[in-house]
Amino acid sequence: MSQGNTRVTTQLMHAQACPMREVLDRVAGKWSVLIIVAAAQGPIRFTELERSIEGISRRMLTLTLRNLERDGLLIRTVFPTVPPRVEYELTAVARELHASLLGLTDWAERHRVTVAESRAAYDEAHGHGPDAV
Amino acid sequence: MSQGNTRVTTQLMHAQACPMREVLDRVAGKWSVLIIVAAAQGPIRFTELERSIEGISRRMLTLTLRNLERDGLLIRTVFPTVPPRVEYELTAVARELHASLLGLTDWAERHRVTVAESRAAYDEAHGHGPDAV
DNA sequence: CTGCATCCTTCTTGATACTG
DNA sequence: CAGTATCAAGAAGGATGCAG
Repeated sequence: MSQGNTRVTTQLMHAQACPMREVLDRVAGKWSVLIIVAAAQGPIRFTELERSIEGISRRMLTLTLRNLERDGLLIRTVFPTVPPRVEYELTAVARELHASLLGLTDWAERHRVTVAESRAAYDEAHGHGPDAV
Repeated sequence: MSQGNTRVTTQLMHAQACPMREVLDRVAGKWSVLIIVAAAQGPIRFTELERSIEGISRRMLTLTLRNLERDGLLIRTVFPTVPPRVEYELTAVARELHASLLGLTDWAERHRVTVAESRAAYDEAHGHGPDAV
């Protein structure tokens, strides 16, 4: 039977899938990764983040920032000036994460067109509008 | 670093953030990435996926599979046997993605403990719960 | 400037049951 | 086995207003 290696590959799967869940659970929302990318060039202020990340609401920025800080990915520094000034900076761990993320942006740039065409072809083959039926 | 380079870093940010959005939009849900990992070792059947991915519902498996196929990340092969047999296989593009993903699982394994401790420390510093004690 | 609290809407997901 | 359809629940996210 060809099922002999099923058990082996299943274990391989879990070995990769479980740490992957960790990453996903931690960086799940739409914003976490974007914030990490935005903060990768150096310390950045709250308002700068708000402007950099198109479409984020103040609420989500705050929440996501807190989560990242809590996970030890971001360092929050408050300057006791007036008006208040707060800077966010990636930790060493987060910078490593960012380095890995670079591989993904790389992939995206290489295949952006490919994927878009695939999507179009698929829609073509299955009828332009799913709602046209 | 004065404010003079703010414009430059902002552009760097967008250069990375936008392709990143592509990735995120495509692989957003909890399941897409897990499926890619599960299919990385070779063609895999519907039911095998269902068993491999702890907690996924049949519905979400189907939906996510369709999206991945639509994006040209998965190839769906139907064997006209009875009972039906369908296999899913990663495309070349998806295998490249999986390679990049490996960098993330790597990061997760290296820092799993670090992050967990950070989380605990944070909770400690901010009181276990707003109303807990 | 930075950030929290509240309310409300939308999207995602899960449970379940049925079909080829 | 592989998939579809429907319904309901919950989480994620957005808008707004107020505060240190």
